[in-house]
Amino acid sequence: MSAATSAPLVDMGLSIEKMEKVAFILKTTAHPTRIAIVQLLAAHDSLSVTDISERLSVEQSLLSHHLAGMKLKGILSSTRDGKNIYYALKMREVIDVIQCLAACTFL
Amino acid sequence: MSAATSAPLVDMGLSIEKMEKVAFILKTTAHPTRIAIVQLLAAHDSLSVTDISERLSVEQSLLSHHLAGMKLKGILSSTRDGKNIYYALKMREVIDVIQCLAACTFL
DNA sequence: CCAACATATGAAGTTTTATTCATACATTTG
DNA sequence: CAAATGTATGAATAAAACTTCATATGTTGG
Repeated sequence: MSAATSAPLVDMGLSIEKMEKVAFILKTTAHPTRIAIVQLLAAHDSLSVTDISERLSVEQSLLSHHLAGMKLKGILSSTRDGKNIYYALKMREVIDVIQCLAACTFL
Repeated sequence: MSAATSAPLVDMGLSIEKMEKVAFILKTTAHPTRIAIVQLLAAHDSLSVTDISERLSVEQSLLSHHLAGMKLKGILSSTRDGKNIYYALKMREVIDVIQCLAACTFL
């Protein structure tokens, strides 16, 4: 969380602060499992941890860590309903980000 | 480079392979300095290492490492002209990716 | 209340990335 | 060709991120 955190580099559209925020979100998304989570929640409104875990065949604890991180960074939200906790996509912009790159034919 | 690299998780638009590629590009972009580089090259066609180094006030060697990585991953291209090496944005899609997130008012 | 289920958390270990520093390589100029 | 300039590279370290595992917490049904 510190780097070019002190230089001019102005003159572009984005401020240093904004670049750091963008980098932060990108980093939070930059992982196959997390991209899969976004894809899943882009199509489902909300899913329980078990749902996601089964669909992606990712172990519960690991998934929880991913979900917690994404929630912490504002990408997801969660609500409990009985024993289950349902996660939903809060920052829907990340869908576009992924779509944008996914559309690259050369990938 | 290995994770959910072996599960079903199909049914979404993106294949596992594609998700990994997208994650790969996102990871390569997810850094304030590299975002600044993209911004700069989005507005300039091509710039020498010294140009970039001065504008972003990032030390030469460190910058070189960033540039090399981005080039390796196909985001940038470079050509030598005399003493200088000019870098340019090859994968222009990353501009949109950044713009997309940068547009988020809540960031 | 207890057992069972769903999810979270935290520590430890491992792997990746970032940064620095010293130095090497390439090109031009005098 | 030597010196100067511009850039790359590699080793070493530091810092993050990822994964696993053991265990804790919350919730419901009996």
